[in-house]
Amino acid sequence: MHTQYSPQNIEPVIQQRWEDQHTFHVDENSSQPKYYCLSMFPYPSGKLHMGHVRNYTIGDVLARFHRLQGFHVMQPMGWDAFGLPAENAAIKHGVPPAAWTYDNIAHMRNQLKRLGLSIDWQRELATCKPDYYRWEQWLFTELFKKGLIYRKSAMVNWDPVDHTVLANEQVIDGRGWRSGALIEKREIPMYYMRITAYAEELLSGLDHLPHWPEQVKTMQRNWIGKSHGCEVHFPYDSDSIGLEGVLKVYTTRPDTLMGVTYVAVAAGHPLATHAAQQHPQLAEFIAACQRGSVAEADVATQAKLGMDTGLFVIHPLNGEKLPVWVANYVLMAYGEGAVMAVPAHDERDFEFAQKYKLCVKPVIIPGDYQLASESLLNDSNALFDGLENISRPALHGINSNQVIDWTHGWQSCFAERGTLFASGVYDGMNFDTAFDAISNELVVHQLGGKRTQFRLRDWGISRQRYWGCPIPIIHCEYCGDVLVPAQDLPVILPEDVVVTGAGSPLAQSPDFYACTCPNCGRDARRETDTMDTFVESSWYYARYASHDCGTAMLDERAKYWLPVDQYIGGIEHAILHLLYARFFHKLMRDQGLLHCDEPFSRLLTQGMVIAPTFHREYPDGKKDWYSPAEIELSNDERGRPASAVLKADGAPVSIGNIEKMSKSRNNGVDPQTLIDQYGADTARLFMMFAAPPEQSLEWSDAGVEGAYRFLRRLWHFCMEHIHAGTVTAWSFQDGAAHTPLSEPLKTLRRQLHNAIKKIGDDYSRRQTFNTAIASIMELLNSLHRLDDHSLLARQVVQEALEAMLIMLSPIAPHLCTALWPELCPDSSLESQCWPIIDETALQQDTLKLMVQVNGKLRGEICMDRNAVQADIEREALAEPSVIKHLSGQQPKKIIIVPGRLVNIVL
RNA sequence: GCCGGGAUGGCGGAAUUGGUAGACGCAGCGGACUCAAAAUCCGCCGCCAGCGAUGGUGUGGGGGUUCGAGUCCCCCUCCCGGCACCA
Repeated sequence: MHTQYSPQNIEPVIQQRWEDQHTFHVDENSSQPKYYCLSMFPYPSGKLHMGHVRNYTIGDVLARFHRLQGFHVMQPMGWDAFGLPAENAAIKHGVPPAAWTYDNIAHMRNQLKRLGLSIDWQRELATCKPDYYRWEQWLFTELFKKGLIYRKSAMVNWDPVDHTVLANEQVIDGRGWRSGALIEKREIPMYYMRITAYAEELLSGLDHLPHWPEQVKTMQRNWIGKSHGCEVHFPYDSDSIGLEGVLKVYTTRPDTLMGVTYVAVAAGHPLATHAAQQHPQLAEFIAACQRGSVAEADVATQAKLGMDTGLFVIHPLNGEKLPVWVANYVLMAYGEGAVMAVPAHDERDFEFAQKYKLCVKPVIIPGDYQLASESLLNDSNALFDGLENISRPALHGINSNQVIDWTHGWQSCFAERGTLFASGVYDGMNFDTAFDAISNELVVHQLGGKRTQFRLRDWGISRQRYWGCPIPIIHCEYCGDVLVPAQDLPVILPEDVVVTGAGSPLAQSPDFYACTCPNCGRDARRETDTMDTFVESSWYYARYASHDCGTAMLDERAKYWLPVDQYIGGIEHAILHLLYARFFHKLMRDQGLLHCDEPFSRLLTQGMVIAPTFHREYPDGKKDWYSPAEIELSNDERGRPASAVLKADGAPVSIGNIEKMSKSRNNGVDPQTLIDQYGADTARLFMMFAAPPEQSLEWSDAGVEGAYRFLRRLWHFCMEHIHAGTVTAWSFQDGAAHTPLSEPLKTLRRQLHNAIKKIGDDYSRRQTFNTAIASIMELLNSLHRLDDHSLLARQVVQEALEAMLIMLSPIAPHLCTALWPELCPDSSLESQCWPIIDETALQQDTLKLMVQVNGKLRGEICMDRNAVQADIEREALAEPSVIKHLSGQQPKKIIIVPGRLVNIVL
């Protein structure tokens, strides 16, 4: 064995042995409890980036730790192989998406293997292969039969120059990323999955996931957005509208109904379309609203604009005529596409009313306020006509002297629940009473009533793209939408196409779309849309269990392995991917394929690895993004990046935000250099040491030397110990007969067994690997300081080194595997289990207590473990620095925190 | 805009249940070894004042609760993620 630590020599040998001996292959026959450890599979973008290294190292650490704990561990890997970047690469470099994807997979698989992950590679899958996606198509047909998939139209980003639908990501400042054309919203037909049918279960299921991060559950709850409110119908004013009917709105604040001063509808609302027929200016405004991207973030941040339709509706309770406005902040996709506006009690409505001089009518007195005087109560019954006239009513704080009214701009308390006034028979009611009374009254008039609403919308899965799973539908002029029969599946995606970026290649390939109707046999047209790639990633975790099953989507093995015991992936997937996967799990369960209700028992959401971005912007709005590797940075005097130039041409580039490493921003850092230079163990150790897994991490390779130095120090210390001759570890389980240990050896053993306890907790409950590593480093520092070469001391060192190698092996498996047989001849690390804690080694006879005076640290005392309160107080008061700070005063109180500190209060 | 997070020395981070702020590591400084350098080993290292003993101050900013706050509460600033067609 080498005296020098040489990862380049040992790592490939050990990896080859794992591969030859199928060390990590698992089946379903084991007496040990199963542990399914899964990391989110990667998109094969071309190269691994640091986010991948972090994700897969965390997964591997947990997998290896659980093997040491006696679990039967399955850790698979695969490829989320469909998606937009393959088409982008095809447009840019002329390579077919399939070839590009398979090349990337081959390269990234090698990179993953070089990291030494304990993966069962026989289960590898790629979602772009027909033997994977055929089952997705099969499930689609089953769900379609059940009515869980249906067709309706949806708004998309339309590029009028390239005649193509763009992803939100491809719309930059309202323009197409390639053409630079102004983007329009356009309505096209799509297939939808009825996720709302499972909204209630997806919500309540979160309460049964105790090992999911609270923040993820909160985000999903808010996303599903269950709310209790009222549907309110505003009858049409037939004089202005010329039609009979009602305008439906949904509100969570029926208590403010008497404060409604106008209603606002989305630009796509039928009433808006109706009004625009007589109103060219309005038609122009609606057209303007149709420009720009469909992304909610864009819609919600644009300036609030609106226009009066000239139409009126009737207030359902007091009969007043209310103007109908078209507003760009009302979303057609949410609720009824129309809102009742209560400017006095809703911030957005208030802002809109201010801008367009609409009435503000306060009807709620917030909890901490009362009306400033009785007389104002009567005056306030009038509608305030525009902002100038809303000086009343004024509110007076109950617990403060603050007087506020609506002329001073928006106050957040206006949106709070409170007591109704200026609301006729409802005056004086609180929120709950008013809610019931008003909704009952609406029911009586058949103009609405209580309703529970979800924010969650059905999932549109059609994509007008090539590189995805074909939707198994045939459109027949006579039979309508016909499912592709099971025996004709899979509908295979042709791999030899030319991608231009203008329109879908499938819609231009008669070889693909020309077919006959399975029902009537006449000529028909195959659906050319493909599925959202989130569909593939919603069920891959289950397919790993039945990876080679050719007769069904899943088999009995899935029931053995599922649910996934530990799922690890980026926090950016907190909502969409994790919600869709939970949804699919329930769909597969209801199809009889699975027994459990949730796919992932425990979830670790890894923080993102972020890095600076560099780009150049062109006059037409297009941007080129450059990799950090192509950039030369110069720093200012404080060491912050000041300017950047492209190495290739020496000309400046703009420094952008620090963002998650991604293909689209081109700011990923390739870990290959790190692995080539220092080895996989150092790369893994450094990644785990840099920060706890859940925290986001700005990439920097400063400190990687330190990780390497530690492994080398450990190697050398072991080698020196081994060369001095073989000893057996000091074992507390041998029973009595031990020579008593010296104080330094006792201290060392106390530190060791405290560390075993702490590191076990760090790996399992806390999942903080940085602190586990720090503890092992501290142990090595202590071993270095130990100046005792007696046999007894060498036995204690042997005990410590064995435990340290086992405890470090999940993080640096190659080094530990290589050293183990040297340290313990005729034995292998693979057959070891987690070290056992010697409780007697943890005992301490004396304890150090910190002494504070008025909460400030003034000294410390050493006390016997069993010291009583009076002894501690006496000892603390006798401390010289305490006497000094008491300066003769009598303490008022002495607080003792057992085993920690004494606080003397003056 | 809405939802969810985050902010601690020059840097990454630690402090697990309200109880010694800065573990562990990086960088830096000083020393040993060396012809020299690298590597290695030993020591110092929040900021201010002081020769020192020591004292003051300090966890993004402002307020509060408490004997005691990085940790709990209220307000604010900046940064990161998500917002349904990036994955």
